Amino acid sequence: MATDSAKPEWYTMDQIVSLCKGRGFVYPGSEIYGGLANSWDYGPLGVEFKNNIKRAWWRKFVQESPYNVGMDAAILMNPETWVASGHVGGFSDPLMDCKSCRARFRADKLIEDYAQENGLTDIHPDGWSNADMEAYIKEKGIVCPECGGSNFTGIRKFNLMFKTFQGVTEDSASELYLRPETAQGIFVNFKNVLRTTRRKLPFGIAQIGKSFRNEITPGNFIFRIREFEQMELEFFCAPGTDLEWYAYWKEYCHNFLLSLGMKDDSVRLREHEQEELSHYSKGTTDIEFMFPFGWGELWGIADRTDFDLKSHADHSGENFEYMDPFTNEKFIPYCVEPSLGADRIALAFLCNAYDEQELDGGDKRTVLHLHPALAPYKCAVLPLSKKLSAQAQAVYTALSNRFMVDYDETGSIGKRYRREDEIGTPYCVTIDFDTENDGCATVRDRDTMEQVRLPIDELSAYIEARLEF
RNA sequence: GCGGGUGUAGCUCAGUGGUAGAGCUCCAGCUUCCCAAGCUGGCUAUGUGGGUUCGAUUCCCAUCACCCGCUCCA
Repeated sequence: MATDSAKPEWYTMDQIVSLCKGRGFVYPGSEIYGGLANSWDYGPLGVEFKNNIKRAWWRKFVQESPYNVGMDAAILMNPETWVASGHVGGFSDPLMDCKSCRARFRADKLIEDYAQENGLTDIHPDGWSNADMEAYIKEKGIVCPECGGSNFTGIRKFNLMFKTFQGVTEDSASELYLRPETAQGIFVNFKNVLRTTRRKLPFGIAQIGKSFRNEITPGNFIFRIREFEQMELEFFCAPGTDLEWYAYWKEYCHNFLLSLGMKDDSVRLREHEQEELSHYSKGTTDIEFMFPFGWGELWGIADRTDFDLKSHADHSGENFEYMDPFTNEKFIPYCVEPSLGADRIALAFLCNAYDEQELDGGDKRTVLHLHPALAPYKCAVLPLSKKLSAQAQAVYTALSNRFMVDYDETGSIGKRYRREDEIGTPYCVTIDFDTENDGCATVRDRDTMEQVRLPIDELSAYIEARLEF
């Protein structure tokens, strides 16, 4: 994560967190038992909001895409999957502690730093075994950056995968992992989808689902959590066309964010440097968002070449070759992967929408300028007086047939506007004493605070037209 | 996991080795009726588990959670 001095100063993460807790977007997990570190529960507003985000993504990446289809794979997979994907061997950090000052380091980082300082460009400890790394550190006399000592513990690997057991007895024969990414569920089904949908390249498979990673250091609210939801597309194409598609999806993803109201200067595309790339990747771009804590990765778009399908082909013995019907060539497809964290992007949209306004008279107004498509409630029905409850409830019933509607008749009308502003409700429909006579209600806009008077039977069309993105 | 700090109502904060207090919020009633009005009433708290003590929210220990740094990459 890069940091930047230009990070937003008009609000803090604390303000976002307390709004979320206070209004029912996100609660700390298991709170009555003292909580569980880094677990968060989505409340009534949060689940609507997050569902809206997922729906928007699905619409753009599956429904409206001529190329892509969806699927939903199981979280528990045959453990061989994770051997093939490299997660069992490689998806873990080789950590060692300094016995003198008790600081903890990643062994590969220590070696990389050493190599960089000494101009050793051919040293890449990524693929090394623990023994190799330990030997190298000893041989070169690499010392603790904190205290200068060389009294390290052995390397211990923290496997980032959660383990669980299948079957009633906890014997190791039935040991399973919770998936650390959704992508593998797509790769192992590549042939199934290809056959049953009769697709030709290029085409993609999209999926939304939970993944689990035992992060050593989670944090920043729902930015890095151990149980998180991914929205991934694995897009398959012919070798040689991958860079083209890589550029295509990069732009597509970026446009998706902008179309839902993401501010242009809060988002940036960051191309990974050559040495930052994984060994299998030809290119990776991060779409980053300016969070209150600085730039943070939102969306990783990677050209993964044929690495994944090839690994599974090698490991399973399955043939993943595609027969191109136009050229009669056989090849293993290349894959471009735009991978997005649902919780992360939810946080980004909240931060992006957060606003505190000073009104005439010194009043403060907290507003979430959420795109109507993402807002938990599309509108709120507010009778000016409780004497108008019956009429207001009839309007509520009619509108709730179309989309999520809030109803509120307690407190002054001004107070109710503020409550709706704070949760991002884009439209407030006010039923007043004229409604019975003229059949009209006042629609108040969250952002402009302007009001228009509309016939009640035109309300749903008026609001639905504004849900487009 | 390591180092530093914090833990009292939904929120922000008082306070005391002996009955826990305010403001805001919320709820109900009256009133008002298009941007947090007023009046009246009401709900709600010492993170958890031990110990010292006649008695602990206060002192001690442990534990848990949160915040700040080291570690990440969706």
